[in-house]
Amino acid sequence: MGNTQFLNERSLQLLKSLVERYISDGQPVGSRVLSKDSDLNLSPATIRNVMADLEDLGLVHSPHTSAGRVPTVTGYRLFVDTLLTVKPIESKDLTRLHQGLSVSDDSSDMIGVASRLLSELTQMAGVVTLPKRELVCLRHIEFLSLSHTRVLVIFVTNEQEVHNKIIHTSKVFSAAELQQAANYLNAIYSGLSLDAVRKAVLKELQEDQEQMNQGMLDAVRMAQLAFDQGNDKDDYVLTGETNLMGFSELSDMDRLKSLFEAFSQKQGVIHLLDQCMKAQGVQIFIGEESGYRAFDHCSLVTSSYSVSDEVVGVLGVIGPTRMAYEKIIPFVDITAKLLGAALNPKATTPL
Amino acid sequence: MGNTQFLNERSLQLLKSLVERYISDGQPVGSRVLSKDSDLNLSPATIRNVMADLEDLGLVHSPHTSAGRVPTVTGYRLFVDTLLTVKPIESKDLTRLHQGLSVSDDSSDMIGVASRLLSELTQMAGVVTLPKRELVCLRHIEFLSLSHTRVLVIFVTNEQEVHNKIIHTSKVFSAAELQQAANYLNAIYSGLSLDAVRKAVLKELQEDQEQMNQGMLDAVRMAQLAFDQGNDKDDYVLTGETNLMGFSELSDMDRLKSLFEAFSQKQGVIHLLDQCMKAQGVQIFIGEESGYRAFDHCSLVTSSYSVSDEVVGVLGVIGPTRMAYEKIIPFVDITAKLLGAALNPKATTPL
DNA sequence: GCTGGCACTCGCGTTATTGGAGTGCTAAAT
DNA sequence: ATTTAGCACTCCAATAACGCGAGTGCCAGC
Repeated sequence: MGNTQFLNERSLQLLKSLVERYISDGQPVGSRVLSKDSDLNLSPATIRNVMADLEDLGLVHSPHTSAGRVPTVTGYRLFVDTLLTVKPIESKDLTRLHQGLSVSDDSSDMIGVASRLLSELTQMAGVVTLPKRELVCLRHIEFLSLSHTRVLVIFVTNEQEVHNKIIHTSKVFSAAELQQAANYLNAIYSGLSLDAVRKAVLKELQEDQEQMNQGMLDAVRMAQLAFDQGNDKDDYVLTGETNLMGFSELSDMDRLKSLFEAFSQKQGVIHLLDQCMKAQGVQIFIGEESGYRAFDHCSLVTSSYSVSDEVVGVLGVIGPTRMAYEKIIPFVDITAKLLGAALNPKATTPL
Repeated sequence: MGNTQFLNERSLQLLKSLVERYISDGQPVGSRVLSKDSDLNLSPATIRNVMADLEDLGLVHSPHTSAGRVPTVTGYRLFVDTLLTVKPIESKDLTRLHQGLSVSDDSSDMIGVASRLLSELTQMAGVVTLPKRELVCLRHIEFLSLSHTRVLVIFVTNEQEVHNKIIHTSKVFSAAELQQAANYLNAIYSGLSLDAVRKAVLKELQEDQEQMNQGMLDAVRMAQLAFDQGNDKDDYVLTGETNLMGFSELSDMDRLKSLFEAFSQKQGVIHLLDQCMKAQGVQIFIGEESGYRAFDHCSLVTSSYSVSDEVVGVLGVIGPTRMAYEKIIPFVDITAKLLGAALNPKATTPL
């Protein structure tokens, strides 16, 4: 594994051709095809020499002596980082995206639609995280008594999503009391992000208790229960998993099984996607880079999406390492932007 | 394919042994093993004669000349219908079920828990349909204005589940008007099943219009939109799909793929499960019996579950045709009963 | 430094070969 | 009439042998 700086233009050119060829064919590419493929006029023998160098640098790898070369993870990395020429998104795909992600009533539908579009148009798996709860604004809160001390909390957020949770209060409240509490909370917290509400509630309970009357105190205590930390179960919508079953790199049942298990455990995937949220724009994990065994033979192309300039979630495509990065990358990028735009709560008058 | 009535006791006994053996071993069973397995003391040669008869009747089948016999779908059917001796559920499984399905706050959690228990304890896939909306009682309805004529409808049902939908009204309502409408609807419809509400709403609009004031009319019209037919998207929770990837009968990638595609399309599965809801108690589809190609090599053991003596949903286990029916059947049965009991809305005082 | 040539390696698909498991049939035994 | 033992036969599955084609590495010459 030497320093890739030492590589001359020609070697890079050849690496690029090799990766492109391997991506389209799926078979180890030999010196002969590479000689015809690249427009530099070089004999197979010369190419073999270059290949030996690339192999020393750990950029390509031979499955066995008499096979062609296959890019390694590092090879792919170099390719996507510096060699890749992105292809503009196909216009029919673009129109599909536009018509699919036109602004609609229901924002939770939208997440599903986005995921389905990602998987359909790429023929791989599409994934979209639900907008991060903490970053989303509270629009309205409501309490409903169920029985005894069990109270159903319903709150609506910015993106017109409805969440609900059952809490146990310390005393029995009447419908009127609950109404009053909700009114109070709506008046002071509406418009703040859930995270901000959580902080404000804590502050009130610690500092401002003496200046509050009993009704206010009850209200804030209920809010505390409702916006409890454990509340925000991160989640995502994954579609088109079955598309992955066609790829030869996942034809091994054990691999496939662990991948699908990872999907249904959600834990690991969520963690991985969370990492992508920190970075603006498109982010790529190639093969083992993700650090999750189940993803060893997969790549993940993601982009965060934002609502009113605030990153709220991540979306992306999962496929075999051998995927058409030059098409997928711009595609994911644009889908993220369109989803963000579609989720933007325009023309929503205050309640 | 003759008449199975002609079968004598001994043949049935042998068929039973054969099925049991095949279920536990997974390999075609020959005359020799069957001779030792069954306690009737018969030589392999005799057994071979019987097998030839069973084959003529279409109950067993030979993969090729020099292999043992394997039960056909009809063979399995006869087995589960008349030969099978159910094994009592294991006590450790029973306790797991009890602790998992103890009455909890959140009934939508419960569905997930039930599904997970089914898949974990059977090592196959578990499926539970959400309680049928129409059969569930309305507890409370609430309107929230979003913008212009867009109104968010929130309603709580019997099982303490919260549903929501955005409707477009014909005119702009103030918060007070919405509150009033909700109060009116709660007063007259609360406690009725959603189906009954839908019918009542229609009736009111057709017959009793003249005796209603404008506010009442508005309320009922909104209710109509809210409980619109298209509203109830049936759905189910499926878990443990990955367990299915271990079975040899599903090691074929194409089969597996179409099965998983059926799972994610949901359509077919829903239809299949709906059929099971009509029948009380345990119902079984073996292999092609289901009529869905994707399920050709699977069996489905289901049972409907009821809340307060009313069938509201279905739950079951999906696995290879070669499954331990004698254990799965009582297991599914009991799980359905426990889920029904856990969902029973006891001690819920009216709102 | 590039190229042509050549020997070498390796994997893959085809074909033979063998062993074992299990059947169907027939003739004898019960 | 039913059951059983014996035997020839069939077929699969595993193994080995073989040839082919693709591709490499290296060397010598340009």
